[in-house]
Amino acid sequence: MPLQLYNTLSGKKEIFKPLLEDRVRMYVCGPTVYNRVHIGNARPVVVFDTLYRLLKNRFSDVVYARNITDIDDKIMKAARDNGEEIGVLSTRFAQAYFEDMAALNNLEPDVTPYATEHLPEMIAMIERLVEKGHAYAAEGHVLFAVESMDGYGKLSKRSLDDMLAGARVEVAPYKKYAGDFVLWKPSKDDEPGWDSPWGRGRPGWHLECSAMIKKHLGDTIDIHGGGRDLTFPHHENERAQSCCANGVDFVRYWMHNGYVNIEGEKMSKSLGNFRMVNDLLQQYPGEVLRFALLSAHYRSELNFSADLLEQAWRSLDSLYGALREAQSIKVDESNLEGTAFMAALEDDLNTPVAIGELHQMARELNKSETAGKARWKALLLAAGRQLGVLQQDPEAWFKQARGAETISEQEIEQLIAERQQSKLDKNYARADEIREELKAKGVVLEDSREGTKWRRE
RNA sequence: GGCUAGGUGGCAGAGUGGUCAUGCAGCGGACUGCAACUCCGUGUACGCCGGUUCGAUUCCGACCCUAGCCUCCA
Repeated sequence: MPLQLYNTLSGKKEIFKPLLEDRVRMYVCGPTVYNRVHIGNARPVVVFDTLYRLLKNRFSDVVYARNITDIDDKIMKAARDNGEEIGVLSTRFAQAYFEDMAALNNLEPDVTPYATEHLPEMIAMIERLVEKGHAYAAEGHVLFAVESMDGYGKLSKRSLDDMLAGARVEVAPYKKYAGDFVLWKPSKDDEPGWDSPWGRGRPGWHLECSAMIKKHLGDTIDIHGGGRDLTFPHHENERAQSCCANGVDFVRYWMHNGYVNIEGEKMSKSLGNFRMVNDLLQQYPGEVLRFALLSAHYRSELNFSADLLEQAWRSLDSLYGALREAQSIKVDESNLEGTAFMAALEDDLNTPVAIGELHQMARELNKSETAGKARWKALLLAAGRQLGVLQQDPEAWFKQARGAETISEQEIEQLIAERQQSKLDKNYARADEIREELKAKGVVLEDSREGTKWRRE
């Protein structure tokens, strides 16, 4: 099956074919590191991590880059509010970001470029744009002249007229045209800045991605991803800068994920309705958060709720349950080629259908005899790896604490031993009492031929 | 105001011109000392109104509603 991806630029699914055979270059917009990230920030990371896993499976040379924006007015403000050095603050939150993303089972990208380490490249790109007549300097700023580019607005599917008709923002006096955007802006003495041909200043937001993509991945890349809200202005402007500076096609497949909503509304820092990944991790395993994020198609909105997380947790329990029953079965590497599971992922990363297939595999695993079990277990594990889930030891999965732990593993084992003896003595009243006692403490017992298993719930 | 996406059963969430999504929850059954796990079976659905069609949740048109973007944003 060929891999198909929905391209925001064309507005339809297309068969994915890299620019060069067997070689894929992918870039995803990373965070601005001025506070902890929320679950909405985590969605593109999980989505494109899943795509990265799929690409690595099919192509031998894949390079995935995800940046860290470590210079920005919001960072400057946060540092000022804290009375802290900008570099100290951004390093701290970058580190926190790496930890949160690792907790969600995301692989590390191949390249993690930092904006502040690419000032020469950004300045060079601005110079190139000025030379070619796509940018102009005015009052210490350098602006991109959007009218100089044919097809500006094509990615976000809007015309300059439409945008300006509905504009809600005052136009800065130094702009020649209301839609022009900043490539470089001057810094005051107490603000961070770099020397440039236009005086001491700092780069506009969109520039870093253009410059870092060019340096690390080349003039034309295969995939550029991010949240839907980045389509305009960020990606439209990146595209304008790169196409005009480099004179070649910039991105072959643009991909954008939908929002994470809270009670039907977009989760955002300005609405104050966000859920921090780190806070959620105190209550739920990272794998549950990841599974919940993958339970909707990446282009749809995802309504985030306690109920969604509970359902994700139960689903994982059921899948891990099948693996636990098959724990003694030895398996080899399995090839997922040609399975319905792969077909789902190859169809524009249809993870909800892929998860459905996971359940089918688990059912087959539960039902089959020993010979068949090895095959289904191998498939289920391979499919789980593809999605970044189901790689833990099943026993450990069921014994992990869920919320506040009220009884230790040792105490549980002791009571199970006592109950075993009661059963042998035909003292079923005491056996049931122990079952109830443990249940009250969130521990469920499961008797089987191999003895009594337990899990927390 | 301009532009863009959507509206599927109790909940989550795919998909399709005509028998099945799937999961959670519910109900019935098998298994069990009792349970749990597992397995089998099962109900409720496609915003509204027209049109095309032998047949529309699916295609077309109008309407209603929701969300998002319009230079902070994943």
